[in-house]
Amino acid sequence: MIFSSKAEYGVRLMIELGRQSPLHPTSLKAIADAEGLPLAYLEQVVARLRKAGLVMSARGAHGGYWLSRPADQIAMDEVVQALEGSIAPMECFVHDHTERVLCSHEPDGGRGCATKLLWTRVQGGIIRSLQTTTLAELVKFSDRHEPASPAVTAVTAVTAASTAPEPTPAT
Amino acid sequence: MIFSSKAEYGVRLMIELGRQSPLHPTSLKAIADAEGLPLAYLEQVVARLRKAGLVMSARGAHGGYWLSRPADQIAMDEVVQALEGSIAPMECFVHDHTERVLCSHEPDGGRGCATKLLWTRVQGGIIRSLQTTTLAELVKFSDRHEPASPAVTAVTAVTAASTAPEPTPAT
DNA sequence: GGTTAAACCGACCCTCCTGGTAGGATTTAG
DNA sequence: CTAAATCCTACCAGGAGGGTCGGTTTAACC
Repeated sequence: MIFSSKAEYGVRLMIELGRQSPLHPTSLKAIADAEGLPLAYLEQVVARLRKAGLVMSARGAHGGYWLSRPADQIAMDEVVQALEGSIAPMECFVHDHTERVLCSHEPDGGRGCATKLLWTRVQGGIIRSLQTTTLAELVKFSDRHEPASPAVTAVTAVTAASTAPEPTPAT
Repeated sequence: MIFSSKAEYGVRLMIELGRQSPLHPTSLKAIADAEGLPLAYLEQVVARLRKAGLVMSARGAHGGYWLSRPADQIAMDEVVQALEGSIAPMECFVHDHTERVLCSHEPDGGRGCATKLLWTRVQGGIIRSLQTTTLAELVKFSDRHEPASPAVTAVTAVTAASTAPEPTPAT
């Protein structure tokens, strides 16, 4: 498989956040329930998104997560990269400095192996397709196909934007 | 990682066959030695290529393998597909009929999940980049950069990846 | 202030796949 | 007949993927 379940879960999580109002945080529990995903595992996933600056969080009661930017300004290559660590078609692509066994005949000389040409093109194809897809597109798509989403509405409505942690919707 | 070492080894094997005259078979041993790969493992790899009809073989002494078609008529998506089994960005793409846990919320209803839209695009990007690369290209590329090949200057070696029609985004 | 809901953190575990080996059986040129 | 090769099946070790658990901190509400 090309991408791990972290990518799947993380993208779903981002979509779910994109469906919510950015004015109040959404708890992981709500997302886990809505998507049928294990909460404890989602914590790990969302941690990557947070470290990448894609989501922000508020701790404590009525805390949760929200997108740090409007969904139409989030390209999916950023998201997937954050979740997967790197978008590398082959082992030797991960770090330029740590050439591994697979590229055994590469470091010994300046020439690049022919396979690298191939993997470079593939990587380009992947990244381009991710770059040209925004989170907003996916959110819109999921809206069109969602029969109904009663999922997350209950928990959050209380304090609304009173002390909401400033999602900074500038622009 | 996106592709396994089977893909790397198999592509190298195909390139090596492409460099040889198709008139006489090339033994796996020769390829294993040339590329520094374990022979026993290459057997498994080449078996996939043979079953896919990409290479043909002759048993017995002086046996070996050769391309079943000219290298310029072999697109790399066929090769990679044969080696990897399928080019699927996510679990649920492998077989349409065996939807797995990851797509838990998909089978229940006609709607497709939004992530599937994303993975479909990614898959398209990958396959397109593979389809537009022929084995002959890689053979030619490896010829230009092979120090062992006579009468070719090594001057252009490093930047030659720029001959790829695909831009190579930084990671 | 206490309770409760949440993020946060790190260690742990288990299964499956990958990469690779071992040992043979079969074919065929010389 | 023998050597060189393909072919085939089983096996194995390690690591990563997917997931759990327990606990600590933070903050809102009563």
